[in-house]
Amino acid sequence: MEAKGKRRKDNRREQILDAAANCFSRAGYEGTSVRDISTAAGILPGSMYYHFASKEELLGAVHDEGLRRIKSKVTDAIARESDPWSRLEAACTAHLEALHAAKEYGSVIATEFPHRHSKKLRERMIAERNGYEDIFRELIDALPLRPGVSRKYLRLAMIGAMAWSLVWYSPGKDGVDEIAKQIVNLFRAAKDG
Amino acid sequence: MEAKGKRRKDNRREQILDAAANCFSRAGYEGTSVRDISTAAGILPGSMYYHFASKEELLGAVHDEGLRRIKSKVTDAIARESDPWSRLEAACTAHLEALHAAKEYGSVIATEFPHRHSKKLRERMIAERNGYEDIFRELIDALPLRPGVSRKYLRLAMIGAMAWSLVWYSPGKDGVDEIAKQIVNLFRAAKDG
DNA sequence: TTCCACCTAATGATCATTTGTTAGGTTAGG
DNA sequence: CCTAACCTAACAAATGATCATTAGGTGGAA
Repeated sequence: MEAKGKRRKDNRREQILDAAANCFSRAGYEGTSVRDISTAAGILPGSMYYHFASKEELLGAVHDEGLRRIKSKVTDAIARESDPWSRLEAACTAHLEALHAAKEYGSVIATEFPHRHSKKLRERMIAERNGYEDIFRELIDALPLRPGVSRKYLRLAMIGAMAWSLVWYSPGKDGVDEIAKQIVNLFRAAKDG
Repeated sequence: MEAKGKRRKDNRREQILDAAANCFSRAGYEGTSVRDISTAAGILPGSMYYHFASKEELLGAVHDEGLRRIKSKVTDAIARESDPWSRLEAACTAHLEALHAAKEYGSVIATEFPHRHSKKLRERMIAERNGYEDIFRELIDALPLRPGVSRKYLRLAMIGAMAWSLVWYSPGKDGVDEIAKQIVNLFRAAKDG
C-alpha cells in the first residue's frame, strides 16, 4: 500500500503514531498540540514533520492505522463462527474490544467527527470508514430478519450504540464481551421466525 | 434558578450563547476560539467575560441550555401519547429533532465528551445528562419487554444510535421522523408477546 | 574489507499567529 | 446618577510550522 522505500531500523515513526493516537484519544485533535505528541513520543517538536507533512496528515495516518487494526481483529473473530448471529456477535465483541482496549487508536475513530476536518481529510476518513463498515454490511445482509426491519438502520444503530459506549463505559462493571452480547441481544429479537 | 438581579433589555448574553453553541457544534470546543464566538455574536473578544467567567463556563452554559431545550421538546412530545411504544417513538423523534434541527445546541451535547473536560465541568455535564436520561429511563421502564432484554442497554443503545446519527445523517434523505421510526422499530421487536 | 558518497532521521532555535484572559475606559439604559 | 454592558488595547503563553544543520546508518565501488 505504501511504498516504504528504505527505512532505517531506528525509525520512530511508529512511536510517533502511537503517541499521537494516545493524545488524540484523550484530548481530541484540536486539544492536542504537536508538542504534546512529540513529548509523548520522546522526540523534539520539529522531528514530527520529517515523517508527516502536517498535524492533520498525522491524524489521517492514525485513522488509517486504527481502522486497519480494528478490521484485522474483526475479520479474525468472524472467521471462527458460522451462524449469522454468532458471527455478528463475534464482530461486535471484537469491535468493542478494539474500541476500548486498544483505546489509543480505536477511540480516535469514534470521537473524531469527519465533518470537523478539512474536505480532503474528511473524504479520506469517510472512505476508510465505509470500507470498514462493509464488514457489517455483509454480516447483516446474511441475517434472517423479519420484513420491515431496515438493515441499513440496523447497521447504523449498532455501530452508533457501540461508539457511544465510549461515553458511558466504566471499567470494573460489565466487560466488553458482555456489552456486545447485550447489544446484539437487543436486535436479535428482530429475527425472522 | 438564576438570581437575575437587574438586567438591561439590550443584554446580549443570549446571543453569545447562541453564537457559542453554533461554533462549538461546528468546530468543537477546542476548535473554537473566543474570537470566533465573539465575532459570530457581534461583540468584541473581551466582552464575553462580562457574562461568563471563562470559555469553559460558557460551554457549561451551552450544555445547560441545550439539555433544557431538548428536555422541553421531549416532555411535550410524550405528553401527547399514551401507548408506551408510541411515547418512546415520540420521545425519539423529538430527541432527534432537537439534536439536528436545533443543531447549534443539540449536537454540542452529543459531541462534547465529558471526560475531555475539567473535573468540575465534567461532573456538571454528567449530572445534567443523567437528569435528562431519566426521561428515557421511565419510558423504557413502562415497556412490556421479553425477559432477558436489558432495559439499561436498551436505553444506552437507543441514545447512542441517535447520537451517532449526527455522524452519518445527510439532509435530503430520510427525515428525522423517519429515522426515529426506524430506530424504534428495530427495538420494538424486543417487545413481550 | 575499506572507504566514501548518499540518505535517513532528528535536532533545536525560531517564525508569525493565535490563544484565553484582563484591566481600565466609555456609553447609554433605568 | 448609577451601574450594566460593552469597548479598547494589550498581555503572556501557546500554537503549527519551517529552517539550516548534523549525527550516524546504508549500500555500492574499489
